[in-house]
Parts: sequence; C-alpha cells; structure tokens
Amino acid sequence: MDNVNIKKLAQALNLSTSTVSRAFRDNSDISKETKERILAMAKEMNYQPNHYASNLREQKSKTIAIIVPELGNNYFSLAIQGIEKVASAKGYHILVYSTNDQFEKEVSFIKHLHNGRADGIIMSVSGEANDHNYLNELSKKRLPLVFFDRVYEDIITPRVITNDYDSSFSATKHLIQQGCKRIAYLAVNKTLSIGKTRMQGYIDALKKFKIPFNDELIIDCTNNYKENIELLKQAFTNLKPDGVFTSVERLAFATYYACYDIKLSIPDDLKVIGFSSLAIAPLLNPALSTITQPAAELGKTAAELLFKMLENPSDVDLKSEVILNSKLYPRESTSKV
Amino acid sequence: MDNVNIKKLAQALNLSTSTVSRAFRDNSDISKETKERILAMAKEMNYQPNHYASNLREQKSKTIAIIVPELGNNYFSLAIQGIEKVASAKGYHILVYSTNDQFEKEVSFIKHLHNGRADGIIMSVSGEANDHNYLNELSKKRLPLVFFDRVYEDIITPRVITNDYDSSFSATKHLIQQGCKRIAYLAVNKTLSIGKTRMQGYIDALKKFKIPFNDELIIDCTNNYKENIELLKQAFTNLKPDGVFTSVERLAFATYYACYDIKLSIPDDLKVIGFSSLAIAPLLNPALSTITQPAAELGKTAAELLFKMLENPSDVDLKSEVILNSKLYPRESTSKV
DNA sequence: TTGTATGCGTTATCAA
DNA sequence: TTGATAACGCATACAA
Repeated sequence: MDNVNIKKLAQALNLSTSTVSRAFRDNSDISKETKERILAMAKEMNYQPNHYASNLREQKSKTIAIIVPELGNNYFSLAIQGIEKVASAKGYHILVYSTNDQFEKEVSFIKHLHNGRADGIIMSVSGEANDHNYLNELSKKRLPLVFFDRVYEDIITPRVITNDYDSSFSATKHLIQQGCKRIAYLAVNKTLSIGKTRMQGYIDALKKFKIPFNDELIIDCTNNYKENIELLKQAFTNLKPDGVFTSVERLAFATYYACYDIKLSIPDDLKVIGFSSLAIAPLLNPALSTITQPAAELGKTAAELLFKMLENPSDVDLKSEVILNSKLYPRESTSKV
Repeated sequence: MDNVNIKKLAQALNLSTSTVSRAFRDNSDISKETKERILAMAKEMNYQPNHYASNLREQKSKTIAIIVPELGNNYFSLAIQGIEKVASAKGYHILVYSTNDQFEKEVSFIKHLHNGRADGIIMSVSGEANDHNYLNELSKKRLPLVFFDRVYEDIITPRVITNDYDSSFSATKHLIQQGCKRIAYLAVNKTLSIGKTRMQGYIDALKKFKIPFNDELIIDCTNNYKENIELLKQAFTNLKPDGVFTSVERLAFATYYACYDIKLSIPDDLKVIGFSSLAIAPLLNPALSTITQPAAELGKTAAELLFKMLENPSDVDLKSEVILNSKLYPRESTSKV
C-alpha cells in the first residue's frame, strides 16, 4: 500500500501539512513557487492523495454506482459504457453491481450505498414485483437516483426511458403489414412497468388493425435459456403463430433456435421482430428485424442527469422523464414471402 | 447523505461509541444483550457504517478494480460478470474502468488506484506497446494485480490466459483441412503478447502443413469498424484468400459485412473462423465457426487468484499462470463446399 | 502566504 | 464488559 502521505511530503519539504494540502487544491492561496515545489516533490515521491481520507473529510466520494439486472448482456454493457464515458470525463469512478434480477440484492446494494460510498446511483430495476417503498424510507437522506430503462413507476425520481409503447405499437403494426394474422407476444417481467407498456403497444396495435386479441398468444417466458427454447417449440407447434414479437433480445434468439429445431422457416412460416440492441442483427440468419434501443445513449443521458442532480440539486425536477426514441429496423426476418 | 453514525447510535442508546462499534465486529467482547440492543437500534435508525471512515482506519477497502480495454463488448462483459460473481460472494465491491486502449489512461487508473481506493486490481492490458515499467516502479507498494487475457509478459504477476497458441494452430489447421490454401490472418495489436502468440500459432500451422507463408496475407486491422470493412473488401478483392482467421471477434463480423458487400459467399468462396465468445454464433448467416474462450470463467479464475493474494499473500507464486482452454466449434462458415 | 489545531466516522489500545 | 482517547490522512477555520 502506498504510504506516502501529506505528512511525509511536508516533512520532506519542510512545510506544514496544510500548505502541502493546499497545493493540490486550486482555490487556496499559496505561492506559485511553493506550489510547484510541492507538486514536483509529490511526483517524485509518487504521492497519491488518499481517497478515503479526503472523502471522509469532504463527505463525498466522486463515485457513482450502477445497478443493473445483469452484466454480460449486450444491452446493459452498452449502457454501462455510456455511463462510464460521462463519469470518467467528470473524474468520477463507477461501482458496478448486478442484481441478477433478485430484488433482495437490489435492496441490499442500495442500502449499503448509503454509507457514503457513492454520491449517486443509476439503476435499472430488478425484475420482480415488490415493495419499492424501501426507497422512500430513505427519504431525505436518499442518494440522488436516476432510473434508466426499467423503472419503478411509484418512485419519484428522474428517469431515462425509451418510447416503448410506440415502438411496440410500430413493431406489431409492422408484422401486420407484412401479412401476419396470428402474432405471438413473448413476455418476461410482466409485472414491470416496461413489460406492461410494451405489451399494451402490442395489444393496441392489434385492436387498431382489427386483429382479434388472443390471450393464448401471450407467451410467458422464463429467465432460463434452454427452458425458453423448449417452451417456444411447444408453443409454436401448438399455437401456430405466423408472427412473433419478442419483448427482449434474448427471446428473439430463443425463437431462432426453436425455429431451427422444429424446422420452421423465418420469415416464411414465422416472422420475427424483437427489441434488441445487437449491432450484428444484420448478420443473423435471417437478418433480424429489430427495435433498437439507443443503449449507450440511454446510459449517457442517465449519467448526465445524475450529474445535474449532483451539481445543482435544486435545478432538477424529480419528476423529469427523458424519453429517447428507439428505431425500427425491418430486416429479412419480417420480409414478405 | 446518511447521517446516522456511531455517535448518534451511542447517544440514542446511552452507550459509548466504542461499545457500539464493537457490536458490529464479531471478535470483540461484548455482552449478548448489549449487542442485540445495539443491532436492533441500528436497524431501526437505518444505520450504515461509513465505509470511508472504516477503510481509512483499517487501511483496506473491500473493493477490487477491474481495468479492461473496452466495455460494451461481449467478451469483457462476460469476464466482468465472472469477476463480479466472485467478488460479490466475498462481500467485495467492484470498480470498473475502461481504457479504450489508451495506454495513458491505464497508467493513470493504476496510479490513482494506489491511493487506497482498491485492495487489488484485475486487468486486461491496453493495446499499445509501451513502457510497462511504471508497474515495477510501484514496486513494494504495488497493489496485488492479476492479469487476464491480455498481459504484459515483462511484468511478474499472476495471470490467467487461454491456450491461444494451440487454439490458433487448431483453427488454422481446421481451415487447411477444409481445403483452404490461401489463409488470411486478420490482426490487431500485433505488439501485444496475445497478438504475437496467436499469430505464431497460425504461422506454425501453415509450416506444419507445408502451406507457404505469405506476408501479404497478414492483414493489419484498425479499431475502427467501417475502416476495417473497407480495408477487408480491398484485401479480399486483391489477395483472393480462400480462408480467413480472425484474431478477434469483431474482425469476424467485419469479414461478414465485407463479404456481403462484395458478394463473396461464405464458406464457398471464403471460409471464416475467429476467436469469439458470442453465444449466438450459431445464429449467424452462415453460422460462424469459432474458437470460444471461456470468458466468464477467465474472470472468475482471475478473481479467485486475486482473492488468494489478498487473503494469503505468501501463498501465491507471482509467476503463477493459469491457462484455460478455449474450444473450437466448427460450424457452417468453414464447412466444406 | 504559511502554520496550528480540529474534526470527518471509525477502530484499537488502554484503563476502569 | 464498557468507556475514554488516540489515530487513520486529509482539509479547513483561524491564527500568525
């Protein structure tokens, strides 16, 4: 561990610790000469100011925490990348936590973070329906918090989301226009706001285009890859949909695998479109039609919002909601036969 | 910010701060009764021990730092996921840094981290050839450091890598066995150890199978997506290779795009294999043959190694090197025509 | 412009 | 078993 501290520096220079300390702050009065001497010596001795000491003193950490449902996922990686860029530019560090969709983990992370370890939190909430009130209980002393993508509607704090309802509507409409009559909707997290919104877009599009809504065609998927594939093979065989709209990326992949297995041709037998931020969607077989969310930008925007809260708390309306637009990319997987 | 501290707790309970502090530590002598009283009150008041204060006091942070060349990349996300799992189980937090392959950033991160903010570092080094001696200069006080995947050969510290030489050899051999005679090698980071090793496997396989090595077929790629595609279109047109071996995932994608553009058929005109941890490689058009690195396991192993160093420094040989095996998955993109 | 003294919240040492 | 006190490294109010 680095044991060069301000005291040793001061000793080496025959100065007081306060003078040395001042050299590292911009505002303080200190002669240029002394400052330069100090900085030079600091460099020579490889001095690194102890982060914990200064943060204990200043009561802030120059650190923000990111909580996501999963790492190792294309979408959240991109979002984290976006956040990291902004944070890094501001000289902030990022702590990363993954809940694996376990609500208790989320609560535990959040509570723990209120010990000064982070100045603010950016979170995409965990998948389960639960009592979010733990967030309100932190009340006055709650850290600045920004939701992105997956939010709790009943918690008042800024959020960055995408136009999910419109996107779902458009995606469903797109399938209809490509000739689909029996469109399955592959769901997860139905209890989450984002799940509800997406499903509503689907339902309303059906209504608008006078396609009867069929409850059976809402297929509830799990978090398990293999399970989903089996489940989908069954569903496709039994229900014979001619279109599939997947509410999350990985269900599109599962759909592909299922179709390969039971020899359904995409798009001839089944057209597929899904939410996905996968850069290589055009390389899939067949190229996957997607609703692409601006993942990195979502992260970037959330970070910017959080920094606004940190820098000028009164300036930010807690009810503010930024909506970024996803984009529909029709590709082969929904092309007309 | 949470302002319930040990002092307030003590006040509320009519105890001294030291007694309260003891309640949160296991070893100290304290009556069960008092302890329970304290813990109950702590819960009620929503007390969170200040991390900075205790870490300043204890000189450790229960935090490890991860430095990777890029976020938002399938491979490193998986590795981070692996690390996070281990760290989380140990009650450690993770700080994540992305160098974007900029060496100066790496140096700056590392130096900064030696201020007590992290107890150890797991790093996949940045792409440029440079003077790594900055790591040695930290010498005695250098934080425990574990390299994974991309390492500096001249720095003595534990590392977790994959059997890159063998994998490259096998991949090249596979192409040869599928009938390729003119095999291009798509390179980046030739100066990095990992780049050299992978290329050597390619070269030696050619030699072994008596295929003349042709310098022209080593194609140097950049970090820019579009540039690479253009560059590859040119190269494929001019050099007419019948096989391509990509040393990193994204070059396989670039190859696909290039082939689509100039109407080369994979695998008829050109067989493609590449290093990649993409779970959906089988879904590509055509399904991509890969050398799949156990990314998450790499992260997991690196984390375990780091924790060994943290828990029992003398137990770990700094020269230790763990080699995990990648696996070759032949798929359509290299199938015989 | 520089130095002295104090406190941030915690833990450890020592005394009671 | 509990309490008083010092110290971790730094930053600031105040004094010089």
